[in-house]
Amino acid sequence: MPIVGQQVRSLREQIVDTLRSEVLSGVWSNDVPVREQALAERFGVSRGPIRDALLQLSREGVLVYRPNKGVRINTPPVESERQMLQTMRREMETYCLKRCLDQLTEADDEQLGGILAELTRACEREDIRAIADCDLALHRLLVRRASGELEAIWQSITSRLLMDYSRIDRLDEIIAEHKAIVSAVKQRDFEAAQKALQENII
Amino acid sequence: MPIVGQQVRSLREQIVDTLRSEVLSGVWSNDVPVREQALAERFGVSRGPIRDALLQLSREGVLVYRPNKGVRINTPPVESERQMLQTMRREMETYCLKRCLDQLTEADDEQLGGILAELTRACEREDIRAIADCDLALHRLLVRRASGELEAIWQSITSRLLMDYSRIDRLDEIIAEHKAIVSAVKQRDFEAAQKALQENII
DNA sequence: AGATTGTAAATTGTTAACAATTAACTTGAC
DNA sequence: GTCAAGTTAATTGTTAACAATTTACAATCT
Repeated sequence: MPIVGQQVRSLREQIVDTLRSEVLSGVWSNDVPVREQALAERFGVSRGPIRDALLQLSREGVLVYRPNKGVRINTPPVESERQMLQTMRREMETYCLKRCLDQLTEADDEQLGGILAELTRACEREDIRAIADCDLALHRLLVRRASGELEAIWQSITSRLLMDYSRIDRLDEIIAEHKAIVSAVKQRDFEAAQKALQENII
Repeated sequence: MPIVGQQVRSLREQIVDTLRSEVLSGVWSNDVPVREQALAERFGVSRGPIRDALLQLSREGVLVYRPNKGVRINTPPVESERQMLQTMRREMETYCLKRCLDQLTEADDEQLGGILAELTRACEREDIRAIADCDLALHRLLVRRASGELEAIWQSITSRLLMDYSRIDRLDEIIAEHKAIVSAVKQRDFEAAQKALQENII
């Protein structure tokens, strides 16, 4: 799955990406506790990198860490908190869009198109996991191109918002909205792209 | 320094707090590389917890992590990015203020007063490090009381904003602004407290 | 039976040694 | 003298063993 062009990712980052994707797409049960040893065996590494990954996902709001008791899956934010986070996400993505739009390359356009195609296929086969991955990858690309610095904050906000990904049933809307974003971005039309972004982040 | 009432903090968190405080108050030089072994000896622990702390501070934007090359002190955000982060910080703290104001206890009021007193003393002796610590502690208290979930995001935003703490020369303004915040909060006056917060976050 | 204490197993936290990678230095050719 | 390749040292990445803590379970007492 060629989501986003990427240099060498460390072991920890690979594990983080995999686990985040699984939690956000609802693969994990809330009741079953997360055990470091089990994950270590699954990924074929020792507990060290696993621990790093779990700590990072805890800072990110996907998991909750309690000293000497390991981690569990976090609960979604309350409604008022959710709205505030949405406002922040819109603010941040609007800024990133404005900042990256002129300096996007044709390679970036191609990548956006690729993600969009992948998203479409994922919707057709109703693959929740792939849909969420593509959705995130598309927005993440714009954030990265604007500022690698902001990616961590963006991810923390977005992960929390996705802790209940209830829109997943409106598959046609998801495709249409992202088509609108990619189309406007490819035309370097800031106003249209911003409008499309705002309508997507709800 | 009784900054904020706190349960047991893990080794990693203690190290993170210490290192963050030092970097943000300008104690460290940008040129000198950060070595895990040296820090481990200083804190009297092994490299494990040090590594955890450095990774967290990298996610937070205080340090920059490069695989196999360790970490270095981050550079301040560019001006436009800074403004956007300020907007997000205002949005978040306003929300937290609204959410926590009714449920603050007398103990919280006392703690706010204590931090304010400590801040005043720190300004009198022009102790940059203590000033930054108290400044953060005061805002952090309001964030925590609203939602422990948001603290990590708030810290990431605020740490980046403080990477160039250039206001540190306006000591009298710092005291006055925080007095206004604490005063309004103690009176449970949301409008006044919000106004004071907005004027402090510049 | 229900509560309580003691014991064993399981789990996380920390450490130190080892592997892999990078940086610094030396040597040699031109 | 300068550049290059090779070698050594320093540093980070990973692992496995050990320590500390928590949980689960059984035995005991009321």
